[in-house]
Amino acid sequence: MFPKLDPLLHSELRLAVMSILAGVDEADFTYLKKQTGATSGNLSVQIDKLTAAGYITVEKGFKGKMPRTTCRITATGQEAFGSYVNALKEYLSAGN
Amino acid sequence: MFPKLDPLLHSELRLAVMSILAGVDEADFTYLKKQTGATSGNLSVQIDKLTAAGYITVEKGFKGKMPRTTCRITATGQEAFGSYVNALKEYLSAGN
DNA sequence: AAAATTTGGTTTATATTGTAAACTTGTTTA
DNA sequence: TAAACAAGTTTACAATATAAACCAAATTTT
Repeated sequence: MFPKLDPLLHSELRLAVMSILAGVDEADFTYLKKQTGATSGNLSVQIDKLTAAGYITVEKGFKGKMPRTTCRITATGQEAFGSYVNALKEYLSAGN
Repeated sequence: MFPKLDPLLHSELRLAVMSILAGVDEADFTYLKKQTGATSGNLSVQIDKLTAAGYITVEKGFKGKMPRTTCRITATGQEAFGSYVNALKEYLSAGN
């Protein structure tokens, strides 16, 4: 009745990051930071976890002379996000 | 852009419990346990937290000679659940 | 041209949470 | 009456989330 929720996605910040990345081609660290309102540290850690899971990829480069970290969602990530959304719906549709 | 998710509800088991209670008049411990598949210990702890938050009420009585714990959602709980659902939608509607 | 500030992060430490395992109290069954 | 079961609770531990401290390079200020 209640499907298991992917613990990697069932986290406020990681979910927000995935939600953003699911809708755009790519997004860099500072953009994600602004949109989510997260601290750098927290964001850094959560990006690592999503990367380790293969849900996103991270590319480090430079924009002019400043470092720049660009994130993209992977096909695996898109799929996991989709499944998570579907699973959640089971929880939210109480009594209807 | 991304609203804060009520941490009390953003928990797999507590969300399942609230989801059940939102749809019925009342439910007892063993019913909740069966429906969620949770262990007794975990369920007991999470029910305490929901109770402490005023999201549900617990009534202890007997069914014949066996103890019986009945749970109900409160108005506060209904409202919190509704807000949580709305907040989550902001996260899930990525890119659309 | 030093010194201070900002940018773009990472690492580390701590507080909070979730969960399982062990325990309790009483009941039914063999 | 001893063993097994029901309905929980308590406790202890492992995993998580988050903030705080830190770092290096670039930029701005004095």
